[in-house]
Amino acid sequence: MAIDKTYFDAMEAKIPHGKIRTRFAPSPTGYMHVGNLRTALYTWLIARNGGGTFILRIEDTDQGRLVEGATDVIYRTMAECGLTHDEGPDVGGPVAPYIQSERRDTYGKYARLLVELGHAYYCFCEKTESEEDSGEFNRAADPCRALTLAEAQARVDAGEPYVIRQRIPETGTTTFHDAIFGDITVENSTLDDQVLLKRDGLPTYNFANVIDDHLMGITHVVRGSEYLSSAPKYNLLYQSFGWEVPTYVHCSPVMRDQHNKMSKRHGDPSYEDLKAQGYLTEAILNYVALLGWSPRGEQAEREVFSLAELAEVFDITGISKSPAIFDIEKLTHFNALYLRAMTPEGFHAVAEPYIRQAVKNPAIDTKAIAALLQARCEKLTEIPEKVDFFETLPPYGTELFTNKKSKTDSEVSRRMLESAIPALEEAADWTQDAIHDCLTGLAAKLEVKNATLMWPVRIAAAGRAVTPGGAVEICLILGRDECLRRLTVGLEMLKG
RNA sequence: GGCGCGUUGGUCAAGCGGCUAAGACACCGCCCUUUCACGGCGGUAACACGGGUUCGAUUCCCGUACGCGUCACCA
Repeated sequence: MAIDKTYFDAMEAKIPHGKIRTRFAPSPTGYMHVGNLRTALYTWLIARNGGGTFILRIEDTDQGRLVEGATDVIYRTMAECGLTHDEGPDVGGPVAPYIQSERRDTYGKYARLLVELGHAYYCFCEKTESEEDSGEFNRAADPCRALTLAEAQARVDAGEPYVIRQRIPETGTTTFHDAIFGDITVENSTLDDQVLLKRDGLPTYNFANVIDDHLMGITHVVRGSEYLSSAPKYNLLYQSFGWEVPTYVHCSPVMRDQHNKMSKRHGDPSYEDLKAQGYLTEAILNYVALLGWSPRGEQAEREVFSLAELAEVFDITGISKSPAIFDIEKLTHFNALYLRAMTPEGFHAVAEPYIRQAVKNPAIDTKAIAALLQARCEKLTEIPEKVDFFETLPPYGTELFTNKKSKTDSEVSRRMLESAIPALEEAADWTQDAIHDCLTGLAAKLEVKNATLMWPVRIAAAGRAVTPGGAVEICLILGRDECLRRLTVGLEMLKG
């Protein structure tokens, strides 16, 4: 069987050259965990930083693990994060298709080309379980390795099932270069003749990756450091074909703790989970970027970066070699930073649905509540519990009226409320200033410090020791009638 | 177990032969203040260990320990 050289020439002719080309190549298993997101981010940043092209490729060679709707999660997450791709299954491109299951024929052709070249061979063995468990491989023990091409071809033609294995040199060493880890050398004798083409005719990840990365003109291969061990075999593959080896960028994993990677199994949050927990996309991206990468030199102390700013300053040399533990508290800090940096209108827009979860009363001004909340909340999901007292006065005990710093106790509070209620009834307006002047004026008249008056008013108005905003703001939002009603309730309790 | 990689405070990290070893989160204290926050100021806390190389090692080399990865017809 002669090699159809025109096919390979045609494939080569389509490969774009000259610019940086990177690819994010997820398996559609239905879960975009933080480590995945970070890999996508770094890959995107390398492309954008170099004015290059970013490609999305779907790796679905394992038919058994496909999850329905998983590709949609990927598309949605990438789009929400602003990690736009220039080529991919949905937008096409010069080296389509971008879904591996649609490239099946290509892998087969290249695998057989490699056989012709002598760097791979047909293998008809069925491994027993004990062989697999032993972890020991012995090239000499595989009779297929010694078969002549003609012998093997005859068995293939006879319909015997087979896989195609890579023929690793028995001796010597292989050295590859990684942009983060530097040069790594291994003995070829420690490498096994890995399967390239599976019995079902589909390629293994290891093979499909090399073929696609080459055929798609990928210049920077970004992936997790778990592939560091197989990188020598990839190198050998590139060499066997006579192809240029791309720049490898192996990233260390994102950990949940000292011993475990972030994973669905441990219930670690995916991007969507974090969104549902009240985190902003911008904050997530900013934090994730810093998990394993940091700016060097001049910018070393800087932590806050928009996606566009990251694209500007991102540099492979800033990527860390060691694993990073995901710290939800630091993410929360970033989220608070982003929340506070929003315009009041912007914050109100994202906060309103959460406020409305607890406050149904249409008479209550959510903008005023949002204004109080903006500096006091770290996650959107904590909003409802902070503001529910605006809806209904929660039950509370009179001990809340006692506060040392404000010099209040039940007796003092009773007197304060007795004075405050008529004063507020008579206030000229129900505005921030009017209420403020009314109460501070009253405090002066009673010859007590502001806090002594404000404390009981706030407690009676809210029924809570801790509230967003002070007495004046809360009274204002409640409205005069509801405010006076609550102060009266408080006064009755103190009298009781 | 073989092979590979890694190791600066609790966490993320800067450092790339000479520094009082940055900064951030968290934590603690003070100030501000109408509670809680925000903000401001300050504090506790680190170079895994042992050998070299060097006038001098966090930084370079070699071991040890610990950790991680990999050794699938999974990716």
